[in-house]
Amino acid sequence: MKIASFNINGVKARLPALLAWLADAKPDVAILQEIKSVDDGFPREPIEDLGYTVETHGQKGFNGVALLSRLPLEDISRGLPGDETDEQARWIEAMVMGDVPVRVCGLYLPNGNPVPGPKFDYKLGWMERLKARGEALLASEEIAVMAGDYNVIPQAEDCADPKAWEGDALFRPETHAAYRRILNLGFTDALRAVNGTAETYTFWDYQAGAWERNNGIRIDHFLLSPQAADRLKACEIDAEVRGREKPSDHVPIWVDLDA
DNA sequence: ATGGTTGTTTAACAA
Repeated sequence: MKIASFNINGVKARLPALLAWLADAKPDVAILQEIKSVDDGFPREPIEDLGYTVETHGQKGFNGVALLSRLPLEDISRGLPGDETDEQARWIEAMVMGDVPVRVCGLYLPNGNPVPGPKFDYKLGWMERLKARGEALLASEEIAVMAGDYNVIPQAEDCADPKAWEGDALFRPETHAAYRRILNLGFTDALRAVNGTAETYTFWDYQAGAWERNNGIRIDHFLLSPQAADRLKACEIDAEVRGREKPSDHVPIWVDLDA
């Protein structure tokens, strides 16, 4: 089962690029972030025409996540548990019914800048709730993945210029500690499991020629439960997508599971 | 070098 994650930075602006990538990469499941659309505004039909079921959790203007699947979905749920007052659309999950059922969770973790301030507090609170959801998933012993735009640069080797990120919400010590607490529950960072510490990024800013200079960061991650990690066959980043016409500032990352 | 770009929505905000 090939599962991909792609922060598309606006589904309306990205639709041609999204359709071209789907037709080319052919993931069984695609998790999208930053659809920046309400559910009713999401262009379902051209995606359904490629054979995908479409489930969205949208919001006006910003945020918004979606699940696209060529396999049946069950037990779909929207919104990260743990705070009834949280209005932001950053989480969608479902059971993907392939030969073996796989729990797929798509997430768009808050950016958190500027630091300090309410946005950083919201980020850290959201990460605590993510940890709680992760604990429950591990207790279920399901084949489970939590994937998406984490807005976390895990370590210095995950960015081209670590000095430039000092103090940023994506690289703060508090952010690193919260991310490690989640990993240390027993999740596997799929990309690092297959390629060690090789330099590899998932985001290049639109500004200052970041792509041309390979001034990137690795912030889109697949975290796997032990049952999913045991079935990991491949994890790759489709970096060349960043060089295409009218690209997102993120590129797709995907895993292939023996499932 | 304290800039620069893009998307959503129309003056900012978010990233």
